[in-house]
Amino acid sequence: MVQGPKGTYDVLPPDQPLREAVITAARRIFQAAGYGRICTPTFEDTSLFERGVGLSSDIVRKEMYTFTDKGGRSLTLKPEGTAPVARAYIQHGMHKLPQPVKLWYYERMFRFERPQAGRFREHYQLGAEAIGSDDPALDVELIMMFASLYEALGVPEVELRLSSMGDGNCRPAYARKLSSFLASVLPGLCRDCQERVSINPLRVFDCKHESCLALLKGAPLLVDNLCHECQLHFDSVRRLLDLFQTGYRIDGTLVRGFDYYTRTTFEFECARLGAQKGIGGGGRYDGLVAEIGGPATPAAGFGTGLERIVLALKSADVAPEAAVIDVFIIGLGSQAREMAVKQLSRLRRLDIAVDIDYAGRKAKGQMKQADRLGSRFAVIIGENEIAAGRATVRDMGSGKQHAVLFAELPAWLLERIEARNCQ
RNA sequence: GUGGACGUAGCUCAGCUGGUAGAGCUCCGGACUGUGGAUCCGGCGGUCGUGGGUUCAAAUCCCAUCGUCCACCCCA
Repeated sequence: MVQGPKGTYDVLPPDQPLREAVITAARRIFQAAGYGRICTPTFEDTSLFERGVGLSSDIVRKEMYTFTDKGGRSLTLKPEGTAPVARAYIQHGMHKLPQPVKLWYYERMFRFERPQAGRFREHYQLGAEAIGSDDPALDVELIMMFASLYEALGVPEVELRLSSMGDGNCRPAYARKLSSFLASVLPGLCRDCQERVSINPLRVFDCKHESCLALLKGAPLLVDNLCHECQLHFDSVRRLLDLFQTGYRIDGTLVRGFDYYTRTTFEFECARLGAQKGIGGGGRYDGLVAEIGGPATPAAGFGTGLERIVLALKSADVAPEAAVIDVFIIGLGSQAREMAVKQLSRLRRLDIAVDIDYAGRKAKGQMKQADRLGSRFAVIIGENEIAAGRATVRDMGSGKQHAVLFAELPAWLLERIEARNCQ
């Protein structure tokens, strides 16, 4: 049979409550911080990512879902969320709005990678971007927003790593310093690292080989080689972060994957997650807007993976209650069934969650279905009820039954359902 | 792209060194002719991922392919 494409997955009804809890909490936190939601297209002009994310990044080099449409355009399913938001900012003249412009999103991302735990070819990211300010307090606002999201949800064992990538002023000088150091130890590095040296030297810090780690102990770090302005900015971020009770670790070996990052970078990890333990990351990207054709505009942002949050929550047994139904209507006999269907629609109009049997079950089977669905009441309508003009309403919790006039049924149920909802 | 493990009923799995498939759960029904959550009984349900090969005979052995999982690269 035909299966879903490799690296994709279906979200079935039982999976929804947890995901919705994450999305709802994120929406609440973003809105409370003054971020407005933005949706950008599923695909963008390929050049947006080539220029924005950078040709040297793995994403652009080998992970993009790129295709040519019937008009001959090269388009790409978006592999990340920041470049599209920056594009929209420019396209809609948002630089004329009061700055910074604060936006959040919840979107699907696509990357052609080998799937593994916490990694998919299509995944969902929640993200926020604040464009138009270089205030270090903005970096901290973003960090704290996500820290409080993880905390509100109960994500276990979250750790924050913080670093600075410097800017166009200090990074080139540092790159030269690092390169000459790496040249001096080159023969001792693993093959992967030797390759990194030529493509993206900073990446050597990601290596897990003991021998490389030992050699790199003596390597110069970017955080120790910031220019005056970047140092002041970084110090300010740290001071502000210290105002909150959030722990963090300065990690000069933290390197983020996109070329557009400048100054502050950070990453949240969850120790429960195995190899793909990064649950979210972000930072400042003061050069991106200009890079893709807008005015010089400082900005900072963050993205976090829905699947990884969900995995972390599951590891901590966080499980919101499944959706239940208020009322299940049991119709017995063809004549009574017409009345049952009529009551069904009356109750639904009042926003009562109500369902009925469509599988031809016997009375016992329908009762069982009412129980399975978690309904609070079963409304039984048979020949006896039609004759008496009253439905038999069974409280599924206590097992007590009441005879209720059909005319009074909606009000009778509504009163009791609302009373319980308020508890 | 590289390396390793694994694909048997909707789900979780059993099936020894080849002799043409089982259990538990779920679902439907009965015991209880119109009443759930307990028990017992019965029933539905399988191209043994797919395609080749070896063999008298393949779920079982071999190859390929697809997929899943784990790790690397890298990333959410």
